[in-house]
Amino acid sequence: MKLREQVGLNIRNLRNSKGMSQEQLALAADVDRSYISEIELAKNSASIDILEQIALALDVAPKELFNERG
Amino acid sequence: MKLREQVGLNIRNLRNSKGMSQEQLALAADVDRSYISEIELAKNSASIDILEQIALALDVAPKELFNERG
DNA sequence: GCGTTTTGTGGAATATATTCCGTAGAGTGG
DNA sequence: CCACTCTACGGAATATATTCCACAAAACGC
Repeated sequence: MKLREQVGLNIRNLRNSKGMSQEQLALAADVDRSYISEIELAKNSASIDILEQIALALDVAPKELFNERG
Repeated sequence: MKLREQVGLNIRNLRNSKGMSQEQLALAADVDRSYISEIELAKNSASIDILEQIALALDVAPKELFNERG
């Protein structure tokens, strides 16, 4: 499994576990709503800066986005 | 400290601890040598795919690149 | 000091990320 | 059924990453 797929799953799981919609996460992380969808589906290779913003919005340490077999 | 700065430091430390030059890492990770330099110096915001390749070349789990206060 | 290796940095070209806006489909509750 | 929320997806525009090549500066051993 590619890393970006794992990261996408982790973001989706964390977001759902916090009861947030993609739009709420997008707002909190200051990234585009449709782009959150693409990241979760691993349709692109997001950058460190974007991942940092998402981790902050999800209130988790950035490294948690990279947990394997999540 | 910005996440990309922490990642840059971690990559540099891991690379040095394995006695690799930037060029050796660049070859092993299949990314441009000068780009390795820029990543270590946090001059850009590298993508997941690139970081995955670098982690693989350094023989560490990707999440180790995101350890804080490294 | 000299040669070698390593690293930082530059510009230019290309690829890709990221935004923005709009639309369609699925699911939910009234 | 209707209104609403959520998500996937489209194209176009812009920003940025990534490559490639070349050069200069620093570090290192001899």
